[in-house]
Amino acid sequence: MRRLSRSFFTKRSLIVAKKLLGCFLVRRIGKKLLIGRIVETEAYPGPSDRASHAFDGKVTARNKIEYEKGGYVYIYLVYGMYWQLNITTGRAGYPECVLIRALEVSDKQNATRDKKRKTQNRNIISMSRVTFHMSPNVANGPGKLCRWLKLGKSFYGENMARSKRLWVATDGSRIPPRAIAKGPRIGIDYAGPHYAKKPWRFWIKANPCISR
DNA sequence: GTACAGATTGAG
DNA sequence: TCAATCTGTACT
Repeated sequence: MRRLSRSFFTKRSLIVAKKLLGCFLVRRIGKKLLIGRIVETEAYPGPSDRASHAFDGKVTARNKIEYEKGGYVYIYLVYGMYWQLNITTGRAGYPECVLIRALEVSDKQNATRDKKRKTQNRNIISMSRVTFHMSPNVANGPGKLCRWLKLGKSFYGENMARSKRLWVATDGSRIPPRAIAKGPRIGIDYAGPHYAKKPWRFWIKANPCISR
């Protein structure tokens, strides 16, 4: 496993969004590592995109990090309660980013949570086994993954190429293009039909951890 | 200062 | 299907 460096993120968001699939988002909290495999992303490729916070070159306190070069965290709150993790992409001065929408969390990660339940009540061991298989659903949505990774405003502008608490890693494997599905982005109807229909959401076909 | 809608989620 | 919940943003 090696950390993705700056150059990975300075490409266009439509490229990066696809290449991030199958990579691992790593969060360090003290000595503990939380790791999820990225299985769903969305690209927000620039100022002409009506769905982008930087549409028409708009600059605000919230979105200004989008104008940085690729590799920084753009995180913001939606609906008053959910954080959304984005990574800036492309060159400085041109606002693009990729939204991380879902992670596949390995069984080992869940095992810790399961153990706790077991010690609390031996009688739910069998039920616990079921949940173990049925609920790797801790990070299968953009709000849920931030909650699971304990990400919030303090990560705004975090440098993913250098940070000690959040980065992206690869094991060298690649998702073949035929295994990547694409479709319209979620929750952006306000952008009007032209942009709302753009197939700029990408996910790993048949993966069980895609957001709903 | 005030109004308003949102790159979601989980419960009913 | 709908309410929760609150900040950023636009406008008075």
